[in-house]
Amino acid sequence: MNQFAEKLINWQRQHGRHNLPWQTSDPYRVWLSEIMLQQTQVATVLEYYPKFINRFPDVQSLAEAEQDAVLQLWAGLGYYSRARNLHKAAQQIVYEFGGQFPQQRIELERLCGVGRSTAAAIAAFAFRQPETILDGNVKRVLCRIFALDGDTSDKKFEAQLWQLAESLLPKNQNDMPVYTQGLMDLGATVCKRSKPDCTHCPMVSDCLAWAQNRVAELPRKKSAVPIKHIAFYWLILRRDDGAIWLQKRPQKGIWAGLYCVPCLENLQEIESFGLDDWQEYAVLTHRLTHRLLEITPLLATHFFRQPEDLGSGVWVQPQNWHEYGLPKPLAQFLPQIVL
DNA sequence: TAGGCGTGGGA
DNA sequence: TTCCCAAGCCT
Repeated sequence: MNQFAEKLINWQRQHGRHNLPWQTSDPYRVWLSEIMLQQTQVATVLEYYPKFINRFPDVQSLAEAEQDAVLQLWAGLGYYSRARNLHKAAQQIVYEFGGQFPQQRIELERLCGVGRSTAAAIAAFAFRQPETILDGNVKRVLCRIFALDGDTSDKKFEAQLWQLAESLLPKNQNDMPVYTQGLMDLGATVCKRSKPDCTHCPMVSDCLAWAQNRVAELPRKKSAVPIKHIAFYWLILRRDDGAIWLQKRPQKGIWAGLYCVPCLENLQEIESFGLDDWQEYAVLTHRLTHRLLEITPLLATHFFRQPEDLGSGVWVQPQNWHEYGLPKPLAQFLPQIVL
């Protein structure tokens, strides 16, 4: 067996993580965890994963669910296309694959929201297939050990990393789960982006970045993308009984599929709601990865035209807000305007 | 193919 | 405060 895999496997057994709730060979649980963990930290996922498993314990129950029920459990976790694709993929498994997860990576990639790395993780953890993952952790580990200074967002360089990662796989397929977990654990707990703990790294004697004193500069940073500012209004319509008017957002764009108050790009649009008065709140900012939302909440309590006439939506009482998947900043703001 | 897509945490 | 980015994928 190659030395890299052997060292990593031994290190994982002694020093890796072994108590994460998704460490199982059940493909459903592995799949769900991999989707939740995309661009999301373990500590955050630990808050959502048990609730999701409790409500949808298997792929059948998820396939039969309403999209709103799935998004409700996902609300606050971000990247909501993951939830919509998760729901679609559950239906693919039940109705196209006869309720059984495919075992080959290439087949798993047919599932909505499952790319090569996620497919490889499922194939490795659940079916011991000799497939490598290549997530942010693995890219960082490889760039350091082999002192590679390419741009990890560059497709050609990424292709080289895939090839390198494949060449490092253990020969014994039974080692695939512990090896794959070791890759993730090493990147997450030792070979971290900042303040890597090289003195406790099982690979330090092989690490070219360490030998060249270049650990801090690898992997190379990609050029920063300028952040766009987006300004809009939230029109909060509150009925005399305290209910708020919520609309399901379109299936594309920010907060797709979630429930939200009407968003207006300018104050002229407010005329269509037939308002004669409203209260304006201070601008609240909400930062996304590549956008800065500048939201001005408007509260209206007297309106002579019913919003039902302007589009579909639902009146929701404050005690029932939690039953709807709301964007995080809205869920945080709404309590301020409770009667 | 490069930009779109959330939220939270660390420095 | 401000910036970067974390178990990526889709179009």
